[in-house]
Amino acid sequence: MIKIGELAKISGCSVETIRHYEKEQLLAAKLRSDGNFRLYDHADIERLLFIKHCRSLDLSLAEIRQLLSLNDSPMSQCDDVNQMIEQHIEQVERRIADLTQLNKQLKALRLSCNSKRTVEHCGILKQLNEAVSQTN
Amino acid sequence: MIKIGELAKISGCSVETIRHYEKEQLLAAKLRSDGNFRLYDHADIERLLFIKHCRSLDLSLAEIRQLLSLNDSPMSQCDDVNQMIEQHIEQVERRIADLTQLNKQLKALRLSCNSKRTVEHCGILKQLNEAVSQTN
DNA sequence: TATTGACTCTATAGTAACTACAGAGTTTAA
DNA sequence: TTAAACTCTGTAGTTACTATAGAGTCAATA
Repeated sequence: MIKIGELAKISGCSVETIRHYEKEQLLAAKLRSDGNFRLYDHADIERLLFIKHCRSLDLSLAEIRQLLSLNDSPMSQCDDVNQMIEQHIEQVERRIADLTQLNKQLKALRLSCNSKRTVEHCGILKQLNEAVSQTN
Repeated sequence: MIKIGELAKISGCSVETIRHYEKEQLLAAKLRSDGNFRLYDHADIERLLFIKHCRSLDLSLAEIRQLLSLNDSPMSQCDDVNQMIEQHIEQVERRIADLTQLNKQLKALRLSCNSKRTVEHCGILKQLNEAVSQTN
């Protein structure tokens, strides 16, 4: 059994993050030491690494909680997992499209200012202001 | 002079958002009515639309505050604006790259589960667990 | 004129996923 | 034994809002 500091080292999560996951019901220490320190075993390490991997895929804690509970009750349907991933993919793709559009606009903006001038004549600010007038 | 509700309608921002911007020092009503209602003029409308446009470019409120103060003091250097936009572009591009990578992983994950099975044999969960073991 | 409804005010709490304390207790090594 | 390092709980801060509560203001209607 290891204490929270060692789990943090092994997993690469911070101690605070681990405690946060406990509060969020993702990972609970089943045992405490005499001095009330959390004690973890190998299964806990795996569970935390699972969580970390899911987080690296940008899954929310709520989604991960769902995955973990599915994992814990093996009779549930695989479809549920599939559907969740599917939704997540859509969400990510929407975000990519948005950012790509954004990137274009920012680059156009950058072109409109050739430095060495005072803000008075700054093309970027001018453009931002003009966009405003048009919107209005 | 118009009240906050009308400004909200004109700008497409919510009343709460406008009050939030005031709290964040982006947009202050220079006048109040007898009954202590905020009063706005045309310059305020323009300023709010400017803010909104910047937000649509994903600039943070801190960045917008900076832009507005540059706009308010026309002797400052255009370079500052340029540099900020430059940094923002980099940030957006980094985020796009991350998400693209993420998208690949999610799609690979999706392929590993063919539904109609119980979670026990779900390829997605299996993969997530295996990834854990490898990381460890 | 009284009152209803729509509007506005301030202040506070909630969102997501942490991070960063404070103040206390525990363990370990010198 | 005492100091350093670790852990505990609980609370507040981060971002950009959103959503209340409880009170006050204003315009139109009965």
